[in-house]
Amino acid sequence: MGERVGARERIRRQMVAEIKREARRQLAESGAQSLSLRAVARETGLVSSGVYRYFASRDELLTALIIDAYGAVAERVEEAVGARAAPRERWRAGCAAVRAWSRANPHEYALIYGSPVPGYAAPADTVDAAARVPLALLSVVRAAHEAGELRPPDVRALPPELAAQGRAVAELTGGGLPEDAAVRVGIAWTQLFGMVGFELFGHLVGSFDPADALFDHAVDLMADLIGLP
Amino acid sequence: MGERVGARERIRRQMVAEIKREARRQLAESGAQSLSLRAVARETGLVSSGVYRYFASRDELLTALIIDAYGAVAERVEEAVGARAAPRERWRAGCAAVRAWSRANPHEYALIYGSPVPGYAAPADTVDAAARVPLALLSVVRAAHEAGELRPPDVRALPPELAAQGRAVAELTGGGLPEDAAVRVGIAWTQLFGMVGFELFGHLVGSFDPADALFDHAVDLMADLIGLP
DNA sequence: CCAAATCGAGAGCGCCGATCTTTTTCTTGA
DNA sequence: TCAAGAAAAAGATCGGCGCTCTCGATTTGG
Repeated sequence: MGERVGARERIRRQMVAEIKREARRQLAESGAQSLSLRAVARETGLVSSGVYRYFASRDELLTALIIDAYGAVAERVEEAVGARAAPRERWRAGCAAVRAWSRANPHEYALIYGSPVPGYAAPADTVDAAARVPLALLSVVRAAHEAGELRPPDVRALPPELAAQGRAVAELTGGGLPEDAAVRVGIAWTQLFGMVGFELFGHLVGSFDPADALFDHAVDLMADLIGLP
Repeated sequence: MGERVGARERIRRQMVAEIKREARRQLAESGAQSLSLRAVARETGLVSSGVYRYFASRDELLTALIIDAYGAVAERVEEAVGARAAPRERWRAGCAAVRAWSRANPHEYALIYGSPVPGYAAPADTVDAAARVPLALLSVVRAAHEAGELRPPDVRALPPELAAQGRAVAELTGGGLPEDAAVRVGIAWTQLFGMVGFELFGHLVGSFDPADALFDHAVDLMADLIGLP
């Protein structure tokens, strides 16, 4: 499918890209709160109503930025996790990638992991993009499991409902992962983002600030919890 | 210090309370985004500029709501944790109180644990209020430790920096708590809020939704991690 | 009792998101 | 080639927002 595009369509895509670029710039500078279509229009040489030819509303523009942000962090994590290395090293690299991207792009982090901005919409497009990070983490654990190297500590029995959810999550990775491991990855996943969010939003200021040491330690404890070698 | 207050001061405090009440109502209804001073003014029978006699800016009003929200969740957690019960039961109750309050007041949760709203200020007033929840959790672990019942699993050595931070945190509870335990509480704390935040903001929709089972399991795993009996 | 402080009210500023109409520009098929 | 039609740009306009300033009315405390 060569996707024939005329000159007009090409210009249109450029315009969309330029609007998003400028919006991303303003986002990085002062957050989603103060991102205004009018300012974007001014900066891109459009009249204020012109932006609406490309994005039906401010929320739609923000949604586009959200999807891009999910993609950006996922890309970093997938790259970090893809290295040929021991499972625990890959796990550490994935977690470190999350933190590094978040610290480098705090406003984009806030956009996707902070409070949902409008009444929150979460269109289906964002779901797939959002799933890539946890899937990358799961893939590390799955590889360790397939190599027969997964050694979870004393296992707690799962209630049936949680076991079912764990099984469903495990199947997202292609199957083969024990339910319990999937559940523990879920817990480590929430721990990771809870910690990164707390760091970014200043909740660690009186206690674990700077958070470098806490982060590394937590990542290792979670790897222990999962049973990564 | 009897705090003599004249009639005028009394009326003023009533006015402040009424403004906050209406603001809280709007917050609960549609989030911090769409909380407007003008709407609050309309609803309280004031002219729009009148609110500024009581709050210098929208941010100042939001800050007042933030402090109140921290206080509200802390109250619930302290009450839950204060029960005369086994350490693990107290731990569970504290965590459950966090989740229950958060689900009952999602917009207030977003206000204090979501993306910082303005450029974020975090005035000193909020810090003390924010510390009460982690302190309540720490107190449970400290009680278990003092009863000689804390049995942490295989301990990982702490790097010096993290040990120092853990010691400082432990001292906030009055001392006596091992550094390692304080650090683990910190990790469990971030896990707890990461999980609750993910649940509220829809990040668990495709996987661990509903989150009840995951929550209970995670709370117990974190209690294990800390070594609570 | 009166000066000072406080208050409610109102007008106004500049910004915002969004909609509508009009004009210009570009594309394309007869 | 050129006119019809689609797309883009421009401009005016609407209601709402945060915030500031001024001006009488009211209350307070010395």
